[in-house]
Amino acid sequence: MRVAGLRERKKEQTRRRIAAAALDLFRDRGYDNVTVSEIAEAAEVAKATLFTYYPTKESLVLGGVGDDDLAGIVAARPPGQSPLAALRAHFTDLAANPVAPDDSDAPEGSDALMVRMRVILDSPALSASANGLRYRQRRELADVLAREHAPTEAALMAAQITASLLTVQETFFQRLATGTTMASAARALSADVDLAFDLLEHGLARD
Amino acid sequence: MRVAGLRERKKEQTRRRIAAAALDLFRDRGYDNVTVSEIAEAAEVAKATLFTYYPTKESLVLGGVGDDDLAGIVAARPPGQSPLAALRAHFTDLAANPVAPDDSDAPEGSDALMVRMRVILDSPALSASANGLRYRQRRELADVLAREHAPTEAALMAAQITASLLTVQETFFQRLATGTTMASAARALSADVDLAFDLLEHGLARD
DNA sequence: TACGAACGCGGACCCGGTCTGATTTCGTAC
DNA sequence: GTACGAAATCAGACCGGGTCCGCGTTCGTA
Repeated sequence: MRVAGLRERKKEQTRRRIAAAALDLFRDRGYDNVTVSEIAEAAEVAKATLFTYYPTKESLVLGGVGDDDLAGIVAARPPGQSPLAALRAHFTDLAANPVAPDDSDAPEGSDALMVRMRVILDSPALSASANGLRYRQRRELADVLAREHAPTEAALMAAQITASLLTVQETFFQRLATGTTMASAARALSADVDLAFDLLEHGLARD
Repeated sequence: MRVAGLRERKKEQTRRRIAAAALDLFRDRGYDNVTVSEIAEAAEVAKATLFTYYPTKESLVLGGVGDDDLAGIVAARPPGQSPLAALRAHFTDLAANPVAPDDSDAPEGSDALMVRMRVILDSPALSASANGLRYRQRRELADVLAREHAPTEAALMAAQITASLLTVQETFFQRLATGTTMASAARALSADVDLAFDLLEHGLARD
């Protein structure tokens, strides 16, 4: 039968209670001025329990950032299409639709997203490690690209691509965090994606 | 008349003792399996003293990585030269000469450098945070590029450039770590610098 | 209804990093 | 050469993130 399972419902509930408590505290006092123990206390769970739901403090706010499977997209592209074209198509699509990656995780209204962005951008440490999250992604992409390019070239391509996408995402975050409406931020996002891929394809010199 | 100063000689000595102890332990047991207290003990200093010489455990092995002042190079370039050309010139020069940034820090023979590379590449956490070190650099470069480009474009350019340089450096490290001789690694480095800037200038599509 | 598995618990523990206040060691002025 | 101030070092307490462990509790199921 397995409609939902009380057990799993409770887990989901706890997970959200933790995320909500964390976000509240972060918003009010800043990421660095909140301890994990406080979050656990506010969410009414033990610290150890918190860490069974979220592997690190960072993941409480960064959860799901940088989860696109670039390597997969490139590997699965239709024959004849260039890697760059495949990625462009993917992200153009993504930019056209509302923010997908968050549905699995957002307990509150869409302005919870905005709070998260603000928290991230407010803490340099957090921004930097959002950056670091892309590291694995980059390596995977480089591996796939190495199937059709020299290794060093593949590594360079992967680096440029992931760096560009990260920047586009950051720019989008910044717009959201500074209060731009979602609709207009989304429009700007499409333009940014185009710009990013144009630069990637044709180089910085041309203009 | 202040030839060297006993005090400063001792400091330098201590600093090297710490670095050497750390490197030894890292080489033998891996970065993650060595405790800061152990390093301090091996170097015969108090933990607190260690931290007056090196701000973090990471800095013991990453010290001086990513210290090039990209923004400064671009800002100080001769009039009429493009930012990319200025950077290319700088790094072409750098690649032509022996490894400069290490002279201030290398206690042992040049194979200490090799050990460091191996330690870094052996620990994913370290590699990732070497990555993160570039973060500030990127922002600074973006700021100076924004003086002649639209902000988003400047951010994208800076991202691509720093990512490429990081990759070149990583590739160089990898060659050193895998035993390539310094001379031949240096030659490959020059080629990589050229390749990186060619891709940056003309794009990934062209080939 | 009873039992095993999953879940959650508090609390001890580890590690990186900071702080404190006392103690030593050097440079220098007399 | 002695005495004094500054710099370096020290041991150890402390903090926060994160792991581990042994014990209870709660749910699913037979």
